[in-house]
Amino acid sequence: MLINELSKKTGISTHTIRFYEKSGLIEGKQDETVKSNNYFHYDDITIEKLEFINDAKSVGFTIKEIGQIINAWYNKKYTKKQKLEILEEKLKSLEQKMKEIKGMKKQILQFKEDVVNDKC
Amino acid sequence: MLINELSKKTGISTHTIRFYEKSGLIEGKQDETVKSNNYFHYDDITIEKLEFINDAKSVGFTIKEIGQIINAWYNKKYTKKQKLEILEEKLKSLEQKMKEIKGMKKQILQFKEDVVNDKC
DNA sequence: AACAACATTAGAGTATAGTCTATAGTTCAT
DNA sequence: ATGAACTATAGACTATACTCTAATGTTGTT
Repeated sequence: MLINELSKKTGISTHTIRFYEKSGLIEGKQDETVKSNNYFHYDDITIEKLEFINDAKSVGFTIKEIGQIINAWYNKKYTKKQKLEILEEKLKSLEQKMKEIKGMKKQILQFKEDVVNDKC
Repeated sequence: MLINELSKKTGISTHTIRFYEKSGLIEGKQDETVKSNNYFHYDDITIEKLEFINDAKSVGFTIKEIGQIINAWYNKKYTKKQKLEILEEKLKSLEQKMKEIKGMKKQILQFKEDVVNDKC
């Protein structure tokens, strides 16, 4: 599919898709047999990747980190060991985020209690 | 204490402290009786606030959101009801973040399994 | 008095992650 | 064959959250 269809299927603007492509998160292919244009073609895996990018952004991963994860999965440029290292590292960072959120929850619950008890 | 001491006690640069002050997260007081300078003085609550800001940034809250939380606690410009609404809203957003992180964990665990089983 | 080390303000610069504009060429339905 | 709708590239612009520089004034020690 071309970029417009990809955009419609994912809800991500063509501008942003191109930005992600420049950033190395996704990759379209140009049809070598067609010489009249240099349009990029995208497959269904790219839809998966874009959906993953949205999820990963939500949890606070940067574009760089998301690139690492995507390439640890969809790419052949890492060894099996390297891939597992990257994914393990990201899992650890998720555990860390989890802890921080739990701590923050406690703090805000304490704030709430203070407000209820007119302690502030 | 003056800004330099505050900076040393929190590990946050004076520049960033001033940026937070401009953003409405903290507030120093100028000593009216001293006319020779306009130095700002900070209390221990400000240290608490700055530590909270660091925690809140880690979980992905924006400066604006952090300002809301801080003012829902330390400030008198909201009613009790408004304060509780703000804090409740932030708790909900933390629950949401938690869900997203759990989902991401599952996805990455799946990636890991795929790598282990040579499915990519 | 001189000097380092502090204080203030205003504003410029940086990184991240988009978002938009301009230009130019291509495809497709009528 | 013409116009709407698409495509690519380069680069300008925006928002957020800092981070730094410059200019200027103050405090405290020697």
